[in-house]
Amino acid sequence: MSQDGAGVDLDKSLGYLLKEVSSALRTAMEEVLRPLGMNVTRYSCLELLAQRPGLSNSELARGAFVTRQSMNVLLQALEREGYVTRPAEAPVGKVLPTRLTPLGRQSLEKATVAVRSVEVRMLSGLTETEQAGTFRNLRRMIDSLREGSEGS
Amino acid sequence: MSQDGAGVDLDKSLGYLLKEVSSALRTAMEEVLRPLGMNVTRYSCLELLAQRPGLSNSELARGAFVTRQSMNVLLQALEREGYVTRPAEAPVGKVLPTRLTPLGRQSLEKATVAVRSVEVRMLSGLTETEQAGTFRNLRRMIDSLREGSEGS
DNA sequence: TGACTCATGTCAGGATTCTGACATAGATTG
DNA sequence: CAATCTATGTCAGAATCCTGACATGAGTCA
Repeated sequence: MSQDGAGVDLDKSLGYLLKEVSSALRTAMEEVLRPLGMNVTRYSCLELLAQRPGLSNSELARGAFVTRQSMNVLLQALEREGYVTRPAEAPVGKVLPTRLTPLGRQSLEKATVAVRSVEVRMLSGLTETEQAGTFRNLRRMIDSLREGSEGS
Repeated sequence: MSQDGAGVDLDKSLGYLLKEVSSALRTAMEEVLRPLGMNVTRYSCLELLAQRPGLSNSELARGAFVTRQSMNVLLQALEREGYVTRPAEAPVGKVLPTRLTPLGRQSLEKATVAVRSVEVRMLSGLTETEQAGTFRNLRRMIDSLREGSEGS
């Protein structure tokens, strides 16, 4: 049924290909994360906290590409399960700095191994130079997209 | 608050960058599509039908990276609004081949212009050679990811 | 021919996410 | 110092999407 006969235009669209890669990567990550009782958003949140301790809810949301509201319910779950801690009262302003607990750090380690294996597999067909070039080009694309629609 | 001081590891992850580009691209597309009363999934569906007329619900779902169920409700809406047509009964098997109406084709044309402008902007900082190289590398990544987790 | 497998369309239910809105704290500006 | 603006955390509601399940039709194979 899936005859990719005529070379259609979508096959030449970088935007479509980007979505394809992103989708495949997410699927692969979910697969290796599921046995660990984790998903991509959870992992992203933990990884962000490991690299930048004390991040606020809003900052975590931006880093994981979800809304503040969604990240908040995730953080409540992570806090309830003992993976992260937040002070009961904001030390300054309304920002509640979040930190990983030893349990959270331990859980993240396993997940990081799994995720890294996926990324290694994804890049297995590319040389170091090709990886660097792709990285640079993707970064340029982001910059071009952002400068086009500056909100304020 | 957003001090990107220490060069953290996420800044070097191609997977994270991929998600960043994909997110920025989707946001940009939604922005230019909204004034036309359309969204990315709708556009993807119409574009797929323009390039491969007669596609089934399941095939459209795979092409737009959603489930059959989600695509079905979208198709019902598109059919109700007169953008696509489906035979009342399946000519063969259970597959209902979907086709664009003149109205659907007309609506797609405007959307295509808008979307293409976004893609052009995204690629404005890259030479033809760099675009081709990125395309080739992304395709390799997909292949590597897929061969890792072959279902059956 | 009959059993088996696979894919499709569809229904119901639940889970997840987002949009909209509010009060509050800090920064900015006159 | 007072007014304004921006950003944060949070609440409620709605919209979206997915998971699970079912019956049906086509292809395969003994």
